[in-house]
Amino acid sequence: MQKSELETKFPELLTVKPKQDRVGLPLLDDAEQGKVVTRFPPEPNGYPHIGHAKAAIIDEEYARMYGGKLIFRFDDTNPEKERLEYYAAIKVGLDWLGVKYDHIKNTSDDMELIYRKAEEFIQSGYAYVCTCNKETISKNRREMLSCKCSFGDLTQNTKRWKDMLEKYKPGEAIVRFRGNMHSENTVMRDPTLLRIIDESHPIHKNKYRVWPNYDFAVSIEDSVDGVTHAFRTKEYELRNELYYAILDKLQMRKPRVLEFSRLEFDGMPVSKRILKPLVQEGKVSGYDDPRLPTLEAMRRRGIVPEAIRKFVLSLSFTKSDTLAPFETLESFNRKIIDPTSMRLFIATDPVKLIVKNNNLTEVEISNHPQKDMGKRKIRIDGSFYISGNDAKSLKVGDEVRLLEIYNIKITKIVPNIEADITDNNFKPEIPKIQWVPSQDAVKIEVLIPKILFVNEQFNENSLEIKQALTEPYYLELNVGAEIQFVRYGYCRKDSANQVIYTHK
RNA sequence: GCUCCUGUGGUGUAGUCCGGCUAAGCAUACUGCCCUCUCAAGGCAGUGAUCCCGGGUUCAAAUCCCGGCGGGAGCACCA
Repeated sequence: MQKSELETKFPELLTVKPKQDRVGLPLLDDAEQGKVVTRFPPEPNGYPHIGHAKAAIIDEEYARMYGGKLIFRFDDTNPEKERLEYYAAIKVGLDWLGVKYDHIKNTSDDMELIYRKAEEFIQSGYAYVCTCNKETISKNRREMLSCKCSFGDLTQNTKRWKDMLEKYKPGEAIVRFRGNMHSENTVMRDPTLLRIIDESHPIHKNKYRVWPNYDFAVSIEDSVDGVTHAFRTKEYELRNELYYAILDKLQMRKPRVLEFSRLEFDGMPVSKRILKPLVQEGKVSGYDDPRLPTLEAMRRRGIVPEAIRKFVLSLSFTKSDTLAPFETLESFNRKIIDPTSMRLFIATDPVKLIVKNNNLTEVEISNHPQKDMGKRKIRIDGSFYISGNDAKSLKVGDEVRLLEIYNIKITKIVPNIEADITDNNFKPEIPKIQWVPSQDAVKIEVLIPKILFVNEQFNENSLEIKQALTEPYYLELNVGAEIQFVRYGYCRKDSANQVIYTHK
């Protein structure tokens, strides 16, 4: 009412610029069409998972949105953790996701550059070589104390740097950023820039033994790679100050750094610390076990890349902590695979059903209710299997329809379920159940992935295996085919006698 | 403990920077109807949010200010 009063008296006060509904990710600051460069910088230290997918998709979407470029860069500066197979696995995962990058590189290929920058840092006095032991350093950082090394002069630092490259053993010396030991931000209390690692690098073997740490490598790489907008997860937020400080001292161009929340599903941890033991102890079958949030596992399970992309974008670009809803992913996936999933009948926990007066020998059924995916013929002899679940609810006298064939009336439940055909007319009101012909039934197992962890505890029942029978047509399908078992759910054919339950 | 981030229906988000158009849009979940020889997909409708709480500023606040509270993260020679 106050508003209406305003409208009549001072309409000019109410003219606001139009708010438009935004489509896709939020706009970026300082983003020029055609000039945006983003980067996806995984460390090749494990198999790619949903978290990688989120990062890569966001990186790519922004590059696309602004007609810019995406750089795919392996941040491989810790030979202790990296392995060749992980480089490959991550690349495979990215390709599967359909993320297209404009350039691929390894941070480790820029070691000469990184060394030059390190020397520049030392020469200009912005960094020093510290030979204190780990405990002292950590104690000093906590107590805001500088150590003796930080007062060392240029000659000392130059000499020590040389010794790091040649003599010192791992742990004996590190290059530290001259930050501020009194900073509220603990990251700034003279953080490590480079350290010695003697381990052989998967690509460069023993060529280098002084390796940059994350902050040093990333800031330099992002800058020289021409990255304009660098996205990383929230836990790096406190490192922004360091990132900018490094580039500042080096007088290098500064990208914009933005953070987003990590993506993890409830009860589906992504961390190597948790996953590795599961694989080693055989609690899961491998990194492609369908219960896992790895890309390989999702692929096996029947989740398609387009669904992951839609899902990730539906989460938007935010810093708020989210417990991602797996059911939303499933819903996107279902809509995508439904039009191409062939329909088949399945009987889980099968129970026999005899139709006494069967008069058919064969029936032809469409492979899909809407799309033309052809038809299949099924031989019939009056002996069927139906799913245990359906069997349980049957009583003598019940009338049900065996889908696509005829209506039957139950005449006997024990010892076997028996029935008579009543008629052939489709009756909307009676229950309709699927069946499998017993003479040609194909035995399969259905792997049903459930939540892996319940309250931080490994769920011993996280994988249910159901025995089932299906139609012979199953045998003609390729491994990898997505099937919708009518009235049961979507499954992906994983092998000749095994399917994985995708979702309902 | 210190520092930083975050808080919109069951869930995920839009809107928050630049206060009014919308007492809150979309998706998902749920319910019902239509379609359908599936409990799928598709169509339609509905349920569901005092926008964490308490103050303040203002004609007007989810949006601005102050103070609480809840949740998360960082405090490595890992990224």
